[in-house]
Amino acid sequence: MNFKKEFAEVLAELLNSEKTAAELELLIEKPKNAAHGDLAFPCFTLAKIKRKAPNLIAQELSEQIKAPIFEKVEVVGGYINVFLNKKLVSEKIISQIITQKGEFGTHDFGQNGNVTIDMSSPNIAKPFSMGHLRSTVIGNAIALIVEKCGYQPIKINHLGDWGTQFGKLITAYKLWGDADKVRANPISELLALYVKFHEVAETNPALEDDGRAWFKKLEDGDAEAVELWEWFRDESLKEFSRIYDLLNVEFDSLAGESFYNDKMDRIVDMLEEKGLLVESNQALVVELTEEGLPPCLIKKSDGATLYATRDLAAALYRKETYDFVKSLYVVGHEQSLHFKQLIAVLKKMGFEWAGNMAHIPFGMMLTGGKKMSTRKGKVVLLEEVLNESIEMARHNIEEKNPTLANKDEVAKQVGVGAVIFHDLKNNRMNDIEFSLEELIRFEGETGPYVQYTFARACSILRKANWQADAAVPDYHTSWEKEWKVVSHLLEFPNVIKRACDNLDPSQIAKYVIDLAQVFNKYYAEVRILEESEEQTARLALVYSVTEVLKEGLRLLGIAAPEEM
RNA sequence: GCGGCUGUAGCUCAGUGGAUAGAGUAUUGGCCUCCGAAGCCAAGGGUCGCUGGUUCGAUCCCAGCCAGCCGCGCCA
Repeated sequence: MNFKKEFAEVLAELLNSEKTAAELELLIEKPKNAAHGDLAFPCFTLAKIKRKAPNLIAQELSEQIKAPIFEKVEVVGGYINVFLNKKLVSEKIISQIITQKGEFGTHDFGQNGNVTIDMSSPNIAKPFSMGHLRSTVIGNAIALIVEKCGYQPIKINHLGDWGTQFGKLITAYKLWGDADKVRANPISELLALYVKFHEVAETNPALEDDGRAWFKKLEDGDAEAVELWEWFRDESLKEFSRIYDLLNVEFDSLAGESFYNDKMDRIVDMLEEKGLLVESNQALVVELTEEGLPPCLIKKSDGATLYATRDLAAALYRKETYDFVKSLYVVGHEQSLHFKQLIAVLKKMGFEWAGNMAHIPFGMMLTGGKKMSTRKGKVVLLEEVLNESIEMARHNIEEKNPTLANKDEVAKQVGVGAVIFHDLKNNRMNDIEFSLEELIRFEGETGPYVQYTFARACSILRKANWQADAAVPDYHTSWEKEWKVVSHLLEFPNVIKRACDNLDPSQIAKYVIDLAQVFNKYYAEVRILEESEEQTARLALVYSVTEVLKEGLRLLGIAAPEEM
């Protein structure tokens, strides 16, 4: 149901061969001001070709436009504004939603291609901070959106479970650690050790060397190092899974950095064979001067591997294992250079598929205008924030709906929904200043506002005993009041496509807010449960809104409780 | 220094070359005898960072400046 296309085809016919329907379709726009109509065609570009004033062209064309789908055609200052036949279009779209339900807005252009999504990737032995929330929820939403468009998402939690930081941690543990304390309170105890390491290293740089040495031992399979590492990893995973449960995020793979420990030699050998490896200050690098990039470090002077080495191995492994059509990395924008280098090195190796890899960057979570730093212990724990938000939701429920049956479950859905929505609603690239007050706001452009709108609509359907399989109702009057809601419903499939093309969940978040807003205005204006000849049709509209809101929220990874 | 991102209402942000630049929030004032007030209505609030360029038309594209943040070899 693409009215833009239909309009373009009508115009193309009238214009003979001056412009194709496809060209015209790109020119057609949706007026910002609804009073101007549902679709508009600016005639300015035709003025040159036809050597005529735009408003004259508009006038001439408009008189010839005739199609049952258009209710009215107007000319205003060089624009042809068309108004869709509200009754006809409403009937079509609502019956489509009633039939398709959650499938409404689904696309198949992904053709089942695998899309790997590198996301979340918290560091083992460190607390799950607010900083890691972004990658987790953006990645999860992107997975849901590409799936909706016919791709096969593969969510990979590229756990930060390898690297020099573990050497540092082992050093700190050996110096100051207490096994009982760590057992009792693993993450906070390990974090304290990590912070202390960096404090002491400030004045005693030799400690850094000890850290690097312990990591080298770990990579070489030293029994003591490996035992400690495994212990730290297990404890961390236990904590993380609690948070993923809260967020309702699951992974298809937990292959973290350590997983590639035995797969890096191969990539280093390949680089060697292709003559790309160069020695530089005792380290091994790939020069990227032709690409205008600084060299990519492959091996440290002590022979140990680096982030880039592991990511190269991971990229190759993912291509061989999943044969992806796209490989996405949902990682903060401060790592842009790393991914440029990664892709450049793979291309240099002759892997054309590196062109299908993309870094999906996002802005930072800041405190006091600065990046949060784990090293200095300045972190805000995600779990605490989530619990705070759930607590607030719970408080609101007690106040507004004390008889609600499953308060705990709903409080969790609303509290977590607020946090996720807050993270997804704006352009990814914006930095976010951490503010607990902002995060647990439930009014205005927030997740709970959308959830509330959904719950209210559900309440109407319950009271009316509406059945989704009821016969398609008659539409009597002209549906002027309903039209804004209907025209928003119409947009849903386009919004999903755009969100997928741009890998941008905020498109859906904004859409769902807009739909909730127009519905709430309608709700305030029209008493749906009042007896009227339109009642069945109006209920069908309410039902359509609930289906689209629910599906929109689902695509963001947010639950839609029917009561709250 | 080089590269990237950001700059729109007091604050947080939409705005994918088109008509009078929009929301939320905050402030002020309205709306629950009637479908859920986590809601709705109304008011005030703007040199779209600056300067050029491309275009019939620029907040949007291009260039140059300015400001903030991020990154640029042995962390990830």
